[in-house]
Amino acid sequence: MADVARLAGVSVTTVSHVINGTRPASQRTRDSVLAAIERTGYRPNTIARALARGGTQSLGLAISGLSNPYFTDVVAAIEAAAGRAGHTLLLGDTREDPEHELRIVRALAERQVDGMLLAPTVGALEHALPYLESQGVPTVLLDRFVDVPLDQVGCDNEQPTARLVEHLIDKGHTRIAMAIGIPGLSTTDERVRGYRGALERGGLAFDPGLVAEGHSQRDAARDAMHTLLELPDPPTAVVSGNNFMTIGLLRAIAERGLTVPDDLALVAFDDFEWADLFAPRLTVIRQPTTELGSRAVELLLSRLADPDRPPRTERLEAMFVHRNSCGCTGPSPALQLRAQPSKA
Amino acid sequence: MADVARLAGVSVTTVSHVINGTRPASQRTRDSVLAAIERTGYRPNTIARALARGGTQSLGLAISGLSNPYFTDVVAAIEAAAGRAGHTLLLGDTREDPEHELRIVRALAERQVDGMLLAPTVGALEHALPYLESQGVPTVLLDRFVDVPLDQVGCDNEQPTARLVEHLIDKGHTRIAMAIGIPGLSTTDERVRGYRGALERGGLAFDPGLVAEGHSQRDAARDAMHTLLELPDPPTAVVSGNNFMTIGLLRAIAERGLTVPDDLALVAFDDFEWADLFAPRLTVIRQPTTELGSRAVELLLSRLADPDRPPRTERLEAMFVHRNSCGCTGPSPALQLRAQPSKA
DNA sequence: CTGTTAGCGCTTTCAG
DNA sequence: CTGAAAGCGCTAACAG
Repeated sequence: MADVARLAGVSVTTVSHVINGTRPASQRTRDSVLAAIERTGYRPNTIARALARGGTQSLGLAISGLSNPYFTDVVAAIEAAAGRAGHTLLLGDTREDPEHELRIVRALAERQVDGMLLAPTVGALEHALPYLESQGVPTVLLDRFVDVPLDQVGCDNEQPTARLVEHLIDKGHTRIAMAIGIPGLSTTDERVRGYRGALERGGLAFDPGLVAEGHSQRDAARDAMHTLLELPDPPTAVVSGNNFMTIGLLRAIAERGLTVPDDLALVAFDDFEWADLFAPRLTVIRQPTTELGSRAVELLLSRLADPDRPPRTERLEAMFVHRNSCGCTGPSPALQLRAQPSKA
Repeated sequence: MADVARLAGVSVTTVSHVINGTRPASQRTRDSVLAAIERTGYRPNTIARALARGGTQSLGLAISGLSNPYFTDVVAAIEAAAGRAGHTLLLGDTREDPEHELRIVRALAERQVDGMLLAPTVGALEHALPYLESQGVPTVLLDRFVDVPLDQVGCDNEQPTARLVEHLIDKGHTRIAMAIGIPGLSTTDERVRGYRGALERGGLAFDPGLVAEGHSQRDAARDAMHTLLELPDPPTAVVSGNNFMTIGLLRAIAERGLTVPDDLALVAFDDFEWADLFAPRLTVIRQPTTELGSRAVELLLSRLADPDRPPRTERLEAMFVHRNSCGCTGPSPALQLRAQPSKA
């Protein structure tokens, strides 16, 4: 920058100002500065600027399972929204482990992110959250809700899950199992509540023996499903608590030579981009991933703009996507697909 | 930090040194500094440290299609490898557009990343690459190869694609179509070369009419497949150039009421985590995504350690995964799945 | 074993 | 309309 100033025959102050357009300068000086920048190949040092200004124009994102297609979409949306607002993303994976989450969150905070987007783990209340609070880092929670006065955005879980279960009840099922996620996560708890509520309203008793502890993971769900299928009176239908577990359940079912939906109906939380190419096509709840990501960023930006506004909690609506794994013979793939023409 | 020093009754120098363990200090001072840090809730300012040290301990990653499951795995691997080495990731999406790629790369460079990981777009040679070169940013290229003296790591494309095609030829197919990706990308070109080579060796003429320009995209592939299927003499087999296009091809096929592999055989580049749950189970080439990501990071770290070592180009091997969409009746899902027991 | 001090590259008062 | 100079929070000679 000193080079530029020298070459343009002005002070660094002026260079700074023309770069940032932060105060008027004569046409001539502006031109010569710009020219000098060009000639020197000058690249502004964001790090130094951040130090001087006390703001980095970057946001931290701490999330679990970067390879979860659900979160992938969310991350993409966040990256886009952040980019639009001139912010960069710093990324960390919590590994769904409170200790590691704290490490990640701390690393991001020490890199002076202006704000933090966090999909809190079960232990966040004891680790990451107190840290963020003590450090005064503007934070918005994502996907999972926690009982703290912070901005939060996630999807509705209870009602959509109930909807899934009700559909199975309507079709005459009475032994309906559920693969549940990590206990303690609001998403898990709410989905379980939706499941139990629907059973109750349908006049069916809740049977703990029909709950498969899938821990949101593929292989755990698969193992649990095997156990369920070995029951003397196995379930005739199963609802999956998330996409990973859906894979596990399908595996277990296939491994026993059973077929969905003939031998067992299956409905699931989380859509796949190719859920309609599976055999059978999956009936699922689709979460508004893109909206979730962009709303989270909007919330964070608005908090940065106004640190004192009261925290907001937003609940996004999920969508029931009716296909065939529930046992219904829906529209043929061809018809359904034609109904949503390509963008190209 | 001044606070800490005051509270501990030492100089900031000492504080700095005990934090970084960069020079010996007496047990007593060390303890009191640590205690002071604890009491003040002091959080080191990485930004300031970076400015003083001239290094940020962060790496830039510019890649296209963050939501592409293939890249997702790569990103996850990179994040892990970078984290292990104490680096954070700054993330940007090139959108497969050279202009945007330059913007992203510039943003990352201005944030003083220590090095850059880049999956170059077709226009990188005219935009991003010259910029990186002029700014002297240590860079490793990822996934796609470009003819420049930089570290590069990607997969073998030609031979695996040929393998796919040969398999179809072995099964008696003579009208074999291919959905190809973005022209100009080394991955696309190499896969096309593999396709043509295999045809030739199999005594089949290359027919440009059987090439579907899928541009690596789902919907373009779908449209192109429809066109192909309307041919008077349509293909009896198709090879997909990447995962997105596979989805598009399958859609088009389903939309015409055709079945894989009975009406049409399909083999594809890129595996899916649930490719064996599709109907039919997909015969694919699986790329070593995790290895790709970690090798890329290793290359970059080694370049940072030794800026003058000659550039290296590494080619990773891909794997032929034989399932049923090619028309073979492989092992039953149950058998195959049991053969690879869960980690749990 | 510890402290003083001069920067890192930029922004931003405060004075012209 | 423009400059001088004081920091932002930390590191690393250099000196003791």
